[in-house]
Amino acid sequence: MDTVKDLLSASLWARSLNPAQFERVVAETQARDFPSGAYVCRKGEAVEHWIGIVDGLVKMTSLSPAGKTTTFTGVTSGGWFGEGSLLKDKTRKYDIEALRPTRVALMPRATFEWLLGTDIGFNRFLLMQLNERLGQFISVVELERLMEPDARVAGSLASLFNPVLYPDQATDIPISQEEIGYLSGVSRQRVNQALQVLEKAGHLKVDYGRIRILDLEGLRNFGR
DNA sequence: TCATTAAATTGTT
DNA sequence: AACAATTTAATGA
Repeated sequence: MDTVKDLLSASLWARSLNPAQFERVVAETQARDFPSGAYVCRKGEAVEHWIGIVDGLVKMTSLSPAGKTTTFTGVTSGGWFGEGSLLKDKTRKYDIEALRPTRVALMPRATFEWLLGTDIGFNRFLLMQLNERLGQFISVVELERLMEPDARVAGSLASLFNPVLYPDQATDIPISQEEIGYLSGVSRQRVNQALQVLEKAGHLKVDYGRIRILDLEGLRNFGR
């Protein structure tokens, strides 16, 4: 995907809009590019946009007062985030950092609230997305408390390819093993071992700085 | 287009 | 955490 229009075309909620509504959203939503390593937004900032990933990969992180960083989840192409802060807190609760060059779409609060107030399809989409996220986080807790490292890595990768949250995601993501470690809460060395196991099992292919998914269901169910 | 070099990533201990 | 090996991207001939 290259443009905001591409992202909207791939987004389920935008398909139920009539042409005039669609054009209004396109006109009011702006694209912005971030280099790898840049912060798309910071914790504590006022939330003025709902944000979609046109192309790229970001992670949600939080920095503790003691200076430790933890990664909650990654968001890939086709995904939208920030509706929680937009609806509730009005300030960003997490840092969002680009893991590689990333183009985002910024939908102003006013546009978001207009859709929320007028379009049933949009509301249905938000319900579905919130529900899917809840399932994702429940899965994270389960993986973290019950599963051994191979399964945690498998589960974390599978969540990056969630077809409901990230409809445009290809079978292929450029991501280093170090970042997979942050996402799954496992050391880089252990990620390396896990990836070799998963590759032998035929669930994925390991390339330099890149993971290709061969069997998403296999990954999702690994270790269960 | 090819060779060189620096930087990033990987595999292993 | 440290190390060597490998791959990529950038640079310039």
